[in-house]
Amino acid sequence: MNNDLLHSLNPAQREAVIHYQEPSLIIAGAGSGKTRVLTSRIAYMLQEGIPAHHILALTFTNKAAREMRERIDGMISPSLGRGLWMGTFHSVFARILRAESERLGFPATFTIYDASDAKNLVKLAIRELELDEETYKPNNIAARISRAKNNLVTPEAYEANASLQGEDRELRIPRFLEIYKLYCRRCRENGAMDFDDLLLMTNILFRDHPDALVKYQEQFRYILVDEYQDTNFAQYVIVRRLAERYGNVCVVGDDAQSIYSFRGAKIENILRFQQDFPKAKIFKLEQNYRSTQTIVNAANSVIEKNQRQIRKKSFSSGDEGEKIKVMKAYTDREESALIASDIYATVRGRGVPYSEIAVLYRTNAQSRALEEALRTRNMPYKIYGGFSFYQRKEIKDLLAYIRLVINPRDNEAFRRVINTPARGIGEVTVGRIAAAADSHGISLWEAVSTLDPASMGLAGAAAKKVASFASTIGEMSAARATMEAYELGLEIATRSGLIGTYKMQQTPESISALENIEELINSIRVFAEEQQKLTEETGESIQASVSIEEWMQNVALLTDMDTDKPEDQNKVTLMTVHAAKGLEFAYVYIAGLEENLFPSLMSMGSAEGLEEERRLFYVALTRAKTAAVLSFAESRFKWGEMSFSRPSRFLSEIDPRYLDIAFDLDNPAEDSDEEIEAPRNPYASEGSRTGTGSYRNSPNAYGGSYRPGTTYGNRSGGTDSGRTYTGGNGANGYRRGTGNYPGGPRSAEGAARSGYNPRGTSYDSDKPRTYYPPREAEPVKPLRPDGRFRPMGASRPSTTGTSTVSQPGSVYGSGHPAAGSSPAGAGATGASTSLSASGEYAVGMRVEHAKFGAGVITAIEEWTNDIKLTVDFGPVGTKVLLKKFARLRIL
DNA sequence: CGGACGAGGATTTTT
DNA sequence: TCCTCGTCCG
Repeated sequence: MNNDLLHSLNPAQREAVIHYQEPSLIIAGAGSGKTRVLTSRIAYMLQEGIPAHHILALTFTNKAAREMRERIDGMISPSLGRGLWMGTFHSVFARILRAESERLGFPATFTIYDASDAKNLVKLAIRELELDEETYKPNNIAARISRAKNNLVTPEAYEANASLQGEDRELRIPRFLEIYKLYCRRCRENGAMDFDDLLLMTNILFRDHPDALVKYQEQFRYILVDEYQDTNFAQYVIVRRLAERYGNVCVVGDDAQSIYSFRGAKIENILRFQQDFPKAKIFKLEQNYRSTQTIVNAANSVIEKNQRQIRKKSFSSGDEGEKIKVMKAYTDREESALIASDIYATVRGRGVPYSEIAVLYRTNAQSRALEEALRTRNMPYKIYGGFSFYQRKEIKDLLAYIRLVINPRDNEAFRRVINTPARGIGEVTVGRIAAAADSHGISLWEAVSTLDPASMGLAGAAAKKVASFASTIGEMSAARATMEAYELGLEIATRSGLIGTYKMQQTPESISALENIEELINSIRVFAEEQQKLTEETGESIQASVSIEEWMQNVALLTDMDTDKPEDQNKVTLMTVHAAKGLEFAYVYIAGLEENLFPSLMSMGSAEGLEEERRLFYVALTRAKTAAVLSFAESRFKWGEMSFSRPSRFLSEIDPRYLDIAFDLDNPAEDSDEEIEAPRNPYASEGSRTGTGSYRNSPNAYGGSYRPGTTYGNRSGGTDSGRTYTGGNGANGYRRGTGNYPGGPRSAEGAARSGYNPRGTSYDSDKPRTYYPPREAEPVKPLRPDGRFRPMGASRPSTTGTSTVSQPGSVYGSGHPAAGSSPAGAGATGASTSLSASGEYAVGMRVEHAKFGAGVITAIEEWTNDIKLTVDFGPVGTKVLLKKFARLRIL
């Protein structure tokens, strides 16, 4: 048995498995058998007699956790693995927090707020403080709060930190701290934690309750962390603290695949692991078992361009494989058509199952065109991400009811459902309830269930409706004790009126909503059955039934990645590159390889941002086992307008030896199979075309900071950056797609099911979806027609990269080993530009542009890392420019 | 109070 | 283009 385990491993892998008694850093290149090593190591430990309950394995997705568990179960006798703690950071620590909630002043039934709940609460806080939502943009504020929490900066720590507050003043959001405080207070009152709290509160628990820390240190004597390169500061500190006692921590990761800095992940965590654990053994897994040599070498040739990395030589001893095909299209729709045709050819010609094919893209918005193309060809597909099951209105509504029943303090849930479906309880009434609740210091629910209606100023119809609502919720809450989870869920869906309302409507949307509700309720039953089975197997406590609370806890941390439906077996997978991390497919298509899309415009302000995009591309490419196909479109619809772009620099960065390409990347339009040089967008010829590829000749053109006034390659005018071309001739100048598409496989399983499929939608071909006809591009609308200057909120020059959020005043104060050394602002998310930097321009100012000549600024708006200027150049037209690139001269 | 309608904003990536 | 928010009227 033991032998079997180690036998199938290569020497490097074997070493990494057997040294489980020492802190270990496993650098695992893409496809190097990382999961295999991790699971083998755990299985090996179990076989060596380490009790399962002493092992904690942390992953980033539920899916990864589940897969690892399955694999471990396949390696050893299942009884050995009983009691093993394996899950995502969030789910594991949510579980611990439930057990310890009282110490932190939260109910054990605390609600977990997702990103949109959090944003709503932020918005409420801003309104309550009577702040301007233009200045204090809920999204920015929420991002800043999230950042603070990820860096363990509580409101108190924030208050004690002068530099952070100085930053706020610079960002023109001086009252940020008040919002942060109020937000946290509301969370607490509501008995709720957001995603970031799960990590922050865990840290607070360990900081303030040494006995709790010791308890878990004793429990988790062996800690394994997957995807360590994507841990953020809060996660890092948790791991460190827990590992302090026994020092048996094993982290696995690949710095080349660090792609979550926007979420606070610190690539430094992995880069400095050796300093944190000086006794650590380092194992490098460099042999790629997944991909062909061509793919591995191509990926290496790109990632080499990055400065910051742990050097390692990833190699494949597999087949050389075929070259990477690059496809060019004129529009996004044509690109999708090409991909669909190519997939069809692959499936037909090589007998590849759909399930071995994935189409990856940078942004969710790109999925539409692809879906369309696949659907019209009757090709089965599933799509992950984007609009997930749990974000649908009907689901959020029903979940809010359940939340309220479980946790009556949850005011957000209360507000959401009190008048959903409409039952004639309006804003005024809710306002009165809120006022009464406030003055009594109780929750909204307590107010309606205990206070006298008249005392709240309610009378007549309103009072009656409120009373009826209150009694409904009350009854369901009481039913919790006696009713089975599934029954209760159904009861809630019914008595809330949600089912009835949708049933009455009989529209396609309402039918789909009903199906979704049904799906959700069914998932309670499924969950209950699974749990039942689990308890029977493990022989733990025999529970009569599974409570709806347990299900709810589980559901709050689920994403649509987390379930594979059986009917999704043989389908093409559509997902973002981020979502594809850790997966592999025989054939991988990467769509939208265009400048400003991949790499994303948002990332390009800084060298770090660009390097992260490059890692992202590396991740995308290394998902492929047999072959990869890359594509780009010269124009695509963005915000309902046609915009033009040139091929991604990543295409040129691939060593051309590995490419199968039928045209010149520097001049994609001039390729030979084009009979007629179609009339194109007039600007394209000066911007996209002459400028194309010039960055290759000017080493300093990117990677550094862009400063206005600096010579910047010969991309004069920065025409490629963020400008939406006006006018043009829309689609009519373009040769439409090639036209000869295969009819598409008839049967497949496309037509089988109808409607929405939670966690991974799959639409059927007969379901109509929007079709975008080619159309004339319209002139760009000025961003601010009124020309009003918008005060800057958050948006900092990411080139500076000095965020102080992570620095001082962490919950551990300066005494904690990690606090002082916390890496400074690798994150490019959130934060901001100071007004002074942007204040040089004003509406009405006359400016000169190198290419367009003289113009007048008609609008100024902040943009994530920059300032968006709308300039009227008179005869040349109105342009939208990014300040960073525009290099305007003030006249 | 609630539905209908129109204007304006939005898009990186997610546990 | 799509979605959300605000306004207006029944």
